[in-house]
Amino acid sequence: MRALARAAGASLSSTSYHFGTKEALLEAVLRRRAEPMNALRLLRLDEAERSAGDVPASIESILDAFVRPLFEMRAASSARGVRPAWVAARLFFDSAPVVSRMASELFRDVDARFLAALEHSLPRRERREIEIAYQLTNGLLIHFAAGHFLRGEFDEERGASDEAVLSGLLAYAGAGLRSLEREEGRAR
Amino acid sequence: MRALARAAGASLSSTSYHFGTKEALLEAVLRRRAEPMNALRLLRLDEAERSAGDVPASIESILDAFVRPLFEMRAASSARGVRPAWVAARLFFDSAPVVSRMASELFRDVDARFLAALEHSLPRRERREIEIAYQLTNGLLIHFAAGHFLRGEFDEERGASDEAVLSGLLAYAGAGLRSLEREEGRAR
DNA sequence: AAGTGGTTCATACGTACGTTCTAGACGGTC
DNA sequence: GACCGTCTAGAACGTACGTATGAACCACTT
Repeated sequence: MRALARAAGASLSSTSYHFGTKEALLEAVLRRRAEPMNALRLLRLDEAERSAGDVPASIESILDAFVRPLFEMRAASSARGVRPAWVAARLFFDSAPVVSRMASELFRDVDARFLAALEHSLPRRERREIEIAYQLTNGLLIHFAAGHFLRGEFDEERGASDEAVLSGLLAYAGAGLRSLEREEGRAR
Repeated sequence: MRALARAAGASLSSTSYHFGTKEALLEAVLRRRAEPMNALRLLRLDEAERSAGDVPASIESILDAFVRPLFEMRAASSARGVRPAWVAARLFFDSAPVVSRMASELFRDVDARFLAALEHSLPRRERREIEIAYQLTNGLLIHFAAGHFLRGEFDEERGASDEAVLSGLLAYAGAGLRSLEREEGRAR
């Protein structure tokens, strides 16, 4: 809290005044980033489904709606020298009940909407399998958000790297999700 | 440190005596889990390459050698009520330099060996693309190790769930890696 | 029996942290 | 010009943490 106050050019007590507790400040920070991103995701998913017409949206378009907003917001804030996604990724792995409660609340709508879209596009598969694949895609995204690519090696050429990683991630996750529609039975 | 000492039935000072600092204890814990797992991974990769004969090992067999040891060790320690992989996953997202230094040291050999194997099996692709796909696979595994499946919903039926997640993960990552050999150019 | 090296323990120390308290500064309204 | 809600600043409090210290203990040798 002292470091945050100092970085904000304010005094330590101001944090208590404006946010109350450290936990509330954390929630405000996460909310400020997660809510616009998730709103953008839902918007893009709506567009994808609308432009698909009567047939279900393609896996690729659903995936794009899910993934691209994070990259865009990351690029925007990264230009200002901030990396909020890192904090989010870090917190995803926190065991504190308050964090998991916040995560499940912040992402409830997105989870539900995208799971429904995937279920619609993959009518052959069971709900459970789709949930697993969805969570795996989330894992890819979190891993990227944490900047965890070859243990910091990419850090200096981040601008170019983000593009390569985005296309790599889209290809990887697209194939991963598409694997659900190709096989008949459960994977070996 | 106090909580660890209490859980171990020892006194606080014993931790200092045996490990020195907290950091050294952390390193010992991680090393104890990571080194056997990585040794097993390398062994399995050797077997896969040996049984493949003259042609490169298949993507699936490389992936299996990479993924399955974590599941096996996780299942073994999970039966005793321990979840060391959770700690590892948590630490992967820590920014402390000591943690990233340890991670890069503990996984250097495995990274090098598996990247070489993938490069051998995917001669068409550039090194960079393979590195990205490898890191994405790592992300999937870390995400799983953290037990992050639908935000705790799977926790009660872990035994059955691990099987489903393992097969889902193998299918997903297998397709993701295989996508590198199907396309000619870079992904859209 | 005394000594010795290795090990355990209770306690203390210094520091860092989140929060609280109290006084004061600023800007608008009567 | 006094009044008041909003906001900020500095200092203090209580607690938790990692580590250091010194005394006790135990098995074993001589």
